Amino acid sequence: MYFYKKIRMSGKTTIYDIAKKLNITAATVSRALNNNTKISEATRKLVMETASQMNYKQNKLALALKSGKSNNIGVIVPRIDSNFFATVIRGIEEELHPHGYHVIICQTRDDKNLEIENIDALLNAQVDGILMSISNVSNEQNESFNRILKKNVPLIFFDRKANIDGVSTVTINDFQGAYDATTHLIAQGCKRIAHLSNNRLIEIFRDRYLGYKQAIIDSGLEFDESIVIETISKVEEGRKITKKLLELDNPPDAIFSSSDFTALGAIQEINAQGFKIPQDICVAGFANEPFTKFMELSITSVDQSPLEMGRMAANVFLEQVGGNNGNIKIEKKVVLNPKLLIRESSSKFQLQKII
Amino acid sequence: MYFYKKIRMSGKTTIYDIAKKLNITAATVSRALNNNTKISEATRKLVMETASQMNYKQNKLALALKSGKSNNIGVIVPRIDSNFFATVIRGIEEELHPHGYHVIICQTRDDKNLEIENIDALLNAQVDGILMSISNVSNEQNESFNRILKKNVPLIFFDRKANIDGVSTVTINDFQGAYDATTHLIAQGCKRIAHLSNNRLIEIFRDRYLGYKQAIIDSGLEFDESIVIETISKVEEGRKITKKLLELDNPPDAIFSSSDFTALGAIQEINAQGFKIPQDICVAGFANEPFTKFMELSITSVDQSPLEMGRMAANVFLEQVGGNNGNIKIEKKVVLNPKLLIRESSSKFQLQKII
DNA sequence: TACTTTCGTGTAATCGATTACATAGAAATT
DNA sequence: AATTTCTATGTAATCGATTACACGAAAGTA
Repeated sequence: MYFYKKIRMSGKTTIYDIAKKLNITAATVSRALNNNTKISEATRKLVMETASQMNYKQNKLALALKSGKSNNIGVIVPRIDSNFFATVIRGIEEELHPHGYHVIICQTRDDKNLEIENIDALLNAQVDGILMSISNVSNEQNESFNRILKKNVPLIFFDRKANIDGVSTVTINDFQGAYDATTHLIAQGCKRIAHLSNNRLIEIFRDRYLGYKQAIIDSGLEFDESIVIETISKVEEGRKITKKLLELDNPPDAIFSSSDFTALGAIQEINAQGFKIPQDICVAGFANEPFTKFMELSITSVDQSPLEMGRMAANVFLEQVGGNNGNIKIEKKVVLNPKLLIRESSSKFQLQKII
Repeated sequence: MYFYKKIRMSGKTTIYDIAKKLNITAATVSRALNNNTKISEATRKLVMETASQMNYKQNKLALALKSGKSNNIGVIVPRIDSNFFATVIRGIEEELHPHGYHVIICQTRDDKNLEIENIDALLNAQVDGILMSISNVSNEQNESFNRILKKNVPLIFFDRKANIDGVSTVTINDFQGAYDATTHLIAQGCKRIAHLSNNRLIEIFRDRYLGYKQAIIDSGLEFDESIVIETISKVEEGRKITKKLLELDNPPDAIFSSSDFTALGAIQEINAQGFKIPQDICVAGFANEPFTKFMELSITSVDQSPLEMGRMAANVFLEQVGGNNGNIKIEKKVVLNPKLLIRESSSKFQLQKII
């Protein structure tokens, strides 16, 4: 008795309630609500009106179970409180919202186990697709990826990808971005360009390193592996490493960093040691973090179009489910072009003009 | 035939499949898997083993429909690509993940209709709770909020709240934060402090304004409404307004901004006009955006503990569903203390010491 | 031995929708 | 008038789980 009251009070009206009230069956109600098969105009109207009177709302969970489509997609990122990933997610959400999809977010915090756990949880929740940026590279996840594919759930990698057959990817051309940035530094007259790298088992960092290297080689400068240093994306780390670089007998006259944060650290240390930027040393970063353009000495960086990346990833997903005739696998590789944003930290010539 | 094959190939094993294989019923399988009622140790083991052999994964959708618990919660924010909201969401996700909840994110882009649409969509998706920061203040949404409450779905506001009976909120003490910042500026010797405000129909901005005002009054300084200017949170707007302020016959010697972005604009304009910060003019912002500490001239700001806010909001939700005996409504009002972070843009004394 | 518990499983309803198939009555055709 | 076709609706299965209730067999008690 109490239970009944509670149910009614929580305001759940089902098609059965409507059916009972109108002395028809739930099937008819369902059909009327869906403008589906031929239903007499009279009952359709009646059902529609009664439904809105009774404040009926379709239970998407029931629909999802029946149809096998949850209308949820999962997005897995290392962390959400990073400008880059947050913006990608914004792009995904904005693109998918009009199609009725909801975005479930998961963070891995670069933890391999959490990544696997999240994938499993999303699959159990019957998501219609998974869009992710991988955390690490190991073979343990491959099993998870295969589990996704075996279930015919579209899987799309963005930014940090694993190379797996049948999986679409949306990335930027990191090689080109690094190549452009390094070439720009060379054009400024820099002859000894150090590189603050990052874990090169991750493809994006390896590509940035390779782009940097190729630009040096193509320009005829000497490539010196000893001023390529692998670190993590923290301001403090950038400072520490730059300190060491400046202590060398033959210190660099430019720094190309694979992260804006280490670039900022470099700038802080260079300033602290009394060198002038960009006159003595030029600096360029990567990612176009918001702060790079806000600094009094704005920082040259490579824009990754995260919004565009999110939108593209969402579109690739939509294509995949749209033309889905069962077994047709669409494997799409989208590569966005990075944009080099030349700012004060590397603009010797413009600065001279201004002066 | 083909259909059957497809189903099998997509790897969905149900408890019925396990039951068939073992010549028992699905009920027994379900009980065995849940360690529920008394099941013979033999069959339990057998079921468990067969389940893992057949790669069985519980369909959470079916469970959700049956139990009425989707294990999804909805988070609605104006935008996700803002450091503040992204960090709050991180806090929510990290707190809820261990409890098996998934976070669905929705953006309103400050659009009232989108807010209503998102609420309805989340309710239809049968979320177990809604955590949100409201976009605007109008009475149209109140209907939506009531719809949530009528369904007994926990609703929790964070940061930007509406004042509704029975709804828990997690906010910071914006009044105090503004009061502290203003008091600090006064302690630096500033006598004429302008305030860059924002839409004061939104409570947080009204409170910041009131805190600022109270600090001025309490200190015995003259409160001048004409140097309180309402604007939007953009660097460019901050610049424009500051330009006008500096053109006054009686320009301010400090600016307290309700946003770090307008504070940055103010700093840019002050620098452009050749004034010195903090010697001539002190500046303080609000929100502790990452860039405020990265600037060469770091910006004094008020930290809002977004991570903590997200965690608290999640915990309030958990409490609400935890002790949920049906009709017991817990209305909790959590107010976090803001932290004033004094940095270079307002540190006259420390700077003098350094010099 | 006869009767009562207890234990392990099976039966079937339920959550809230959709939909293939069946069917009654009206309309159209011959 | 008899037959066929349409139309609108009902019946019942289904999606994949959980669970109240029923029941036979084994175990315990007198």
